[in-house]
Amino acid sequence: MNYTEIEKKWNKIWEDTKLYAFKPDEKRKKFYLLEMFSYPSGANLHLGHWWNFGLSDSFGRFKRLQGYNVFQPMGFDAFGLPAENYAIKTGIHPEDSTRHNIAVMERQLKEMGATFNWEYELITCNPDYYKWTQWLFIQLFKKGLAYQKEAPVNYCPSCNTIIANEQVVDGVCERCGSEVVRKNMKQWFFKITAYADELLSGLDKIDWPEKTKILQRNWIGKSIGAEVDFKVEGSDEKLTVFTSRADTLFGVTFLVIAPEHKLVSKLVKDEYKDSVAKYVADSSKKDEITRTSTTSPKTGAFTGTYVINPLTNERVPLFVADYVISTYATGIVMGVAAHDSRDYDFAIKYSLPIKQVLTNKDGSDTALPFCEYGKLVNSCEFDGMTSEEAKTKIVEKLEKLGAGRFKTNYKLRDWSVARQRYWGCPIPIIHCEHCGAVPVPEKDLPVKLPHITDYKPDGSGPLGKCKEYMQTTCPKCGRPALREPDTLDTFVDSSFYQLRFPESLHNDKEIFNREYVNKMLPVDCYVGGIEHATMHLLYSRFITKFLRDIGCLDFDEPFQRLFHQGMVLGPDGKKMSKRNTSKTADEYVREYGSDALRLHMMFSLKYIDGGIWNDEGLKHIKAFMERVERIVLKWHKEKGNSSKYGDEEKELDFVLNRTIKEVASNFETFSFNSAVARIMELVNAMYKYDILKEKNGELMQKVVKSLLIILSPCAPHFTEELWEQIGEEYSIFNQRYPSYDESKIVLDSVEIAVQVNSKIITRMNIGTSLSNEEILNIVKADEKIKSLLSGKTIVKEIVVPKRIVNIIVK
RNA sequence: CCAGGUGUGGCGGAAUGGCAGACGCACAGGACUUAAAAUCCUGAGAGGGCAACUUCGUGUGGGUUCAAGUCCCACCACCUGGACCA
Repeated sequence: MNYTEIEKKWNKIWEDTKLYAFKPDEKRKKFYLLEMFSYPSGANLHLGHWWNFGLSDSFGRFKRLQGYNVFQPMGFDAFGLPAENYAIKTGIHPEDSTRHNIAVMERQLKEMGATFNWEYELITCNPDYYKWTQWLFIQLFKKGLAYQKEAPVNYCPSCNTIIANEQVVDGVCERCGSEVVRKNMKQWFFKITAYADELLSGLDKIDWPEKTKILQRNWIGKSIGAEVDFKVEGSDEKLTVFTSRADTLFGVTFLVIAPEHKLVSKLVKDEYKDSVAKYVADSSKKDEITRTSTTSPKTGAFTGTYVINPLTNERVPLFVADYVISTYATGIVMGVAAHDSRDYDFAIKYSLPIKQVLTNKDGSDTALPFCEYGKLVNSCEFDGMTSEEAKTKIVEKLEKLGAGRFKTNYKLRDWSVARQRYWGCPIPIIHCEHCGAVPVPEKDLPVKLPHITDYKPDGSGPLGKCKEYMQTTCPKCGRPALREPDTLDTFVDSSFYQLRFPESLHNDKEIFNREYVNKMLPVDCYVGGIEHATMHLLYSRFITKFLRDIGCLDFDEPFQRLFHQGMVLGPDGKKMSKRNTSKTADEYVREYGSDALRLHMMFSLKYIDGGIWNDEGLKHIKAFMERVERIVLKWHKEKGNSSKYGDEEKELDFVLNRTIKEVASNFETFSFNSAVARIMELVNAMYKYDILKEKNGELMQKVVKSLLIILSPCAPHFTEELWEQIGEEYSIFNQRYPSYDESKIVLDSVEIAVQVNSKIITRMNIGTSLSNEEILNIVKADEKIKSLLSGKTIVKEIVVPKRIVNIIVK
């Protein structure tokens, strides 16, 4: 069989007959399978793409065989910095390079022969798509969830743009590697924090890897605690701290305020002004150069101010220190040197008192600093309480005094969505001197991205220089006004694409039809890398919940089930790149065929873990395919009508039924390597059976057909061709995954291990229908066992049917 | 530093707490062949023994259990995130 030729042949036939076209009105149960949006990078399809798309296509084919109406759309996340950076370098307009790259990737993906529903293709830089991105922005704006605020942002001086926290890696820009600096700018934000609690609790009802859920939980960072107000001595001002350890309130010996905190200048006493100012300046510089690390020594400066502990009325000093950050909670912290290691370090450095208010739960002494929960001491009426009790009781007392309250904080910050770049979705806002920020009326959407040629970034957004774009009139008052020059983070584009997909071509009236989106969503199986755990996957969940709240849809979570593929690595254990890859995917396809490439990937590595790419097995997987071809064609040639059913047939039937069962369950958990292994076993059993001996009848026909069907998701062209060659009707992908007969998998007898005192003594064939008691009787009758039992007392007898018998004697 | 993950033959990798190493590769042997390749079949964790057999074996050390690769605790190595979140 010439693999290259049959692949061409079937790709064409499949396309001509629209075999995989999605028919929405069918009665079959839908299965929405989605591979994470890809960015049109322009490079040739590499092995990583095959790994991602090829194997999830196999999964889709499997679900299709199971009778599902599989919806597996494809599209491109086409806006974004790389195209723009490329344009700045080469002068090729982002629009042109993006269109070109999409065309290249489309062609190659189609050559894979995958079952993607291209007829629903989405491209985020098309106005008929970003119209809805803008519409979404306006809905968020109307609900107060899209807002502007002056905020310290991560600014990349090389890309000349603000970047999200998530895109800062080790203090440098994820894309270009330049040092990121902190800068205050007026920014657009989405209020994702409004959904913090629900984003947290929603995790319990989705079938995602625990690992990913933990990442999201930590990122959201819910902390239940309290706020406590400290009066400033000699002033009406009070300082509010957030603490999760109200039980240590009696141990407070100082207060710390973040250097960037608004109140700092107001709080510093004259004689300390210079030293504090110097400290603040130093630490802001430090922020720009290196990120603070947990191991760096604590530094700070005294403000000269004292504050009053509301419970003890003690007077404690107020320090400025950069181990406290201004953006979390209140930006002010109470220093409990005895029970917090950071406060302890700080107290030691500045010779501050250390006051112990907790002991071990048994009342014994503790080491300093003791940061766990314990029992209260030196805390007046709270002495003797456990930390857990005191955390409630102390805050209740503070509430009575009007000096504190229960409070929950989150690490999650609002999502910064504005980018000072050209190649993105324009923000549909008009700034009017009289009316402020006014959303573009929905009937005027989309606000089209103008085709400009000067898109070099200068920090203010290239669109700002385009007068025709910027100058407009206020929709409210009609006076001249300016458009918002920033564009949206591309994660906004991809936060709802999975919702838009089912109607991408058919609905220009609304973002999607409520009834239809409820029917097609959530995505049943979402496949993609774990690197998006705290970005795309969190943003999509937020946007889905928001759309639910404004009545656009009725479910809570966009992705019911999630799988992460591992990464295919180069021989050096690093990410695949041109440097460490000896051959391209195309070359392998030419040499071995796409089915062999796909099958090899499935078999040689675990999909969930990935690993180092090794092409050695390719020729062996090809040999396996030829082995399949030989036995199938041999059977076809010698086809007979024997209905013999003896022991040999029974054994073959056993393997067949077991294979059908196991392969299905392996597919379900993305254990493709095991699925292929089981299929190999079936082929081995077919060879062992030796079809030439006048035994070539009904059973073999069933075996051959089943084999081809269960192999078809892994080697689609190859099996379709063999299906045709044995005279079956087109197409194998319209067949049903074979059903299995559980009774065929149950053997009459099975070898079990017999242990005495947990040590294997012998193995025996035992009937599977026998009761535990009968099994024990047979086992005890065995000579070896009998001799070991004689003269001993049986303490315990364990029988695990079909596996093991263990007799414990004394 | 913190959190999470991973650790099984020469290699990729299998094992709902129940006979560790399925399946495949590499390896050895046999059949076929003048021969080789391909193909088909057989063997194989390591050590010891002519052999029946036996000892040791899932990163290390403990623990729970009749029984642990699997569960618990501590440690080591590697990978991935997060960085003082009060």
